[in-house]
Amino acid sequence: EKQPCMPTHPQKPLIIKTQVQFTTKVRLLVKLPEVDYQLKVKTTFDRDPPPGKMNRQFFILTQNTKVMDVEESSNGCLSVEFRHLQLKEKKFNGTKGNEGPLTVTEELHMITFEAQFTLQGMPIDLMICSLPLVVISNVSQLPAGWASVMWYNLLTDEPESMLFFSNPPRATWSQLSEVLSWQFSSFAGRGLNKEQLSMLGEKLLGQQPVHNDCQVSWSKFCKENIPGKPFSFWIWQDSILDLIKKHLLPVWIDGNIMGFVSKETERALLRERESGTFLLRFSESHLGGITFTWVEQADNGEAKFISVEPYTKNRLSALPFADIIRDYKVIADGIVPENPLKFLYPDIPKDEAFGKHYNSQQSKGKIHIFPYFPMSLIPISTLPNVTPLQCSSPDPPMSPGMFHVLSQQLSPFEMAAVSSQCLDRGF
Amino acid sequence: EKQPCMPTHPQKPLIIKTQVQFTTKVRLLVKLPEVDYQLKVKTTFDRDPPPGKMNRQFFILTQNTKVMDVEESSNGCLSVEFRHLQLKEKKFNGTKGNEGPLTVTEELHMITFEAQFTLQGMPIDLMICSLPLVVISNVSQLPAGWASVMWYNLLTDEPESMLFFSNPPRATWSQLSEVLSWQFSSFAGRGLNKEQLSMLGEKLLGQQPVHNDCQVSWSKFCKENIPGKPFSFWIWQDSILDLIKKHLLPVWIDGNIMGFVSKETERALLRERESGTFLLRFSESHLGGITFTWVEQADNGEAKFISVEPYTKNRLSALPFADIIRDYKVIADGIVPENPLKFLYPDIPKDEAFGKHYNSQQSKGKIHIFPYFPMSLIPISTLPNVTPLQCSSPDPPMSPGMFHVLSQQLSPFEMAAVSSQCLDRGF
DNA sequence: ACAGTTTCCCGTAAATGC
DNA sequence: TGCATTTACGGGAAACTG
Repeated sequence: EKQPCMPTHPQKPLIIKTQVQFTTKVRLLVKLPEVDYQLKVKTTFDRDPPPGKMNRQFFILTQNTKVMDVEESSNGCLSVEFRHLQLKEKKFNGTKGNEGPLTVTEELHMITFEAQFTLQGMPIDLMICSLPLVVISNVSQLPAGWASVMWYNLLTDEPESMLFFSNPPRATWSQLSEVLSWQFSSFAGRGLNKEQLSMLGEKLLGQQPVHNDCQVSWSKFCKENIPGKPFSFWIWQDSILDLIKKHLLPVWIDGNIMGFVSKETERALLRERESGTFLLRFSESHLGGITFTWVEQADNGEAKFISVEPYTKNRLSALPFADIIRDYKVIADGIVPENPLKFLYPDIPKDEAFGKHYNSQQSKGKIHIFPYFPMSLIPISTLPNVTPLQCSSPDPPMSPGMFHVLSQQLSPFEMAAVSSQCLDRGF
Repeated sequence: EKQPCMPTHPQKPLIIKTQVQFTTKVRLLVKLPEVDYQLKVKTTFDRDPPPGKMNRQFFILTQNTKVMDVEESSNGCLSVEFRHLQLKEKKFNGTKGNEGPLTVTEELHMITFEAQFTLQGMPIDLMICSLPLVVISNVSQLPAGWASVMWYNLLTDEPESMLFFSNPPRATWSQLSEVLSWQFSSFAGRGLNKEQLSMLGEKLLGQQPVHNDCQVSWSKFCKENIPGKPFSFWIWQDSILDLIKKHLLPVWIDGNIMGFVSKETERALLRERESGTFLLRFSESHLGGITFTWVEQADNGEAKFISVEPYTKNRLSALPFADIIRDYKVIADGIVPENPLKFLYPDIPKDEAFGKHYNSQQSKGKIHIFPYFPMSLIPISTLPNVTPLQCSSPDPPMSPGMFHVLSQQLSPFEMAAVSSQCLDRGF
């Protein structure tokens, strides 16, 4: 019914947006014997900016010192949580010698925690820093920022410089495909299967055969546009993940969206299938679009493949995708409208695949809210006549594997879960 | 195509939202002979709070003094414009003795401008204040705030107390109907005609005959809910104005929306009309809804009146209203879908009335964005069988009059146009 | 508990900086 | 001038607060 602004920006740790509050937490892992006095922790942002390149620098606007307290949930160790922190940029009147083509989302920042105490008369300084953070000023920068966080954590074992992206290492396709699948599994409840990943690999690496040890550069992954398109590979796939999260979640989780499949493969798959067999594919030409393609076997043995103009989030918020599939009709002028979608590839009856996600609407329930006629929207294609394309060879689908979360093992000390919501850190 | 967040909150002067910048301007109407030195103006918010009741108080966060300058556009008089002003609430640790049931949108505030200069050795103080202002913290308070501004300016001749709404005067229906029409004329390009106003009058005053000198209380106008409804009269009509501004503007301006018409009158009008005659009516039960009702003359001489479930902004942003009228179909099960809308009351062929607002879409233009089928949405009602209602007696429509802007004459000195955008004031 | 009010913050648009 | 980045702020929802 209504779907204006769904919950966005879920757990994307290590990205902080200016003007938006964030939270951070430090835990003292070592138990200090005789600390009955107040242990004060100070939080500093960009305490030790990297030498050379002069990036943006931020500071914490709000109160940045607090006393540690015994943590209840855990086994009584000390911890402190800073809430409602906010960042503001330090303004330099001097030259902002921004050499190097680092974008703001490639800039790495850091939070430093400091504390002092006296042990047996000896003053001891504690200090620890967070994993590198990315600071953005608008959610439009979130995808790029998240790519940086992932690339860093994927490819760093030892603490790297804040200048990581001055010369970022390459990733192997093996590493990358795991991350890509993990993304979908983690944010949309279902990862990517071999076929989907292989399509993505070809898209990223070009026509060359895709091996696990193919190298992918940071630039190719996230900075360069896909040839002939006005967006990069990462932005493209992220727009799709977003579309899934907002409009396709249950259908995606059911595994009924093949999605990442080239037009060639699509045709090869549908070629020999019964008329009305269709599959769902993400648009490669526009951000965040999904279309369906069905096959019609003509009497002369030739197969026609027909795709509908991709649905974007605007369209899908007017009408849920499952309902579109249920109600879709083609009106070839004068002829009685008909729904050409019959079987989800390979041969699952449409209602069996999507039935449970149909919205009640029309033919069910509240038919008679007297005195009004109910109203619903029907997706149709009106057309005078159409031309088809052709085919190649088939290929079966496969179930996706489960992938484990990556980011956890990459930090020294205890894991730093940082986000606009929470940054958690242990000494 | 896309219609996510249209330009909202247009010129509603005298309402200031916290956290949002506003602008104010003062002009020195008197020409000072020998003022070649800097004439500094200071702006203060809530400088002299009313005694007694302890309301919220605000202050100007940003710089509040500025030097007057010769105005270019005007004939060289001095003026100064404060931009990027922002309000913050003064917090009192003491008791906020909020006696009296004044809501925040009934609280009146004021900006004071002060300047000093020396004329022939004599120090002279200038001071002037703005018209009363309403301070809100969220756009959701804008309609209520705007009602206050209008009520005040409608009913005040001499500078009234800031406590105006402690005991607000009544308005006559004559005054009120003029304001209501002015609203529509000013924000939606077309005012209200006699019939529309008379329906509104009945709604506001109950069944009693509506005369120009009927009295309407502030409470009835804006605070009490309409009997049986969870919203007040003002909120209801404002939701409709908003719907028009965002989704019905051209159709409204053309005068093809009767809109404010009771169900009884509606039926009386349609009773004797040809089958397929319809009119457009705003929902009285839900905020911001519009429906169409058409008549079907049965063979036995009985008229059926059928209304569609009201369209709200969510629906209308999926499909423009004119297209809904063009494409609307009823599918009474099994029967070939048909558009029951033929003539706009009294007898204007549908396409003649709405044709120029049809969206190109489907049957025109970009039919073949190969390789995709174009897609569009069709509004339909699916139903098994329906029951009609009945009728009373006819009543012709009438063209709306032009109404002049109210707010201009109400201030002493030069008009104070205040808004989140601009507050303009003369000494 | 609850209603009136404010704060939070995404997402689009506009403004700004370089 | 164009692109990168930030700011502005409407609108929905959550948080606050008496």
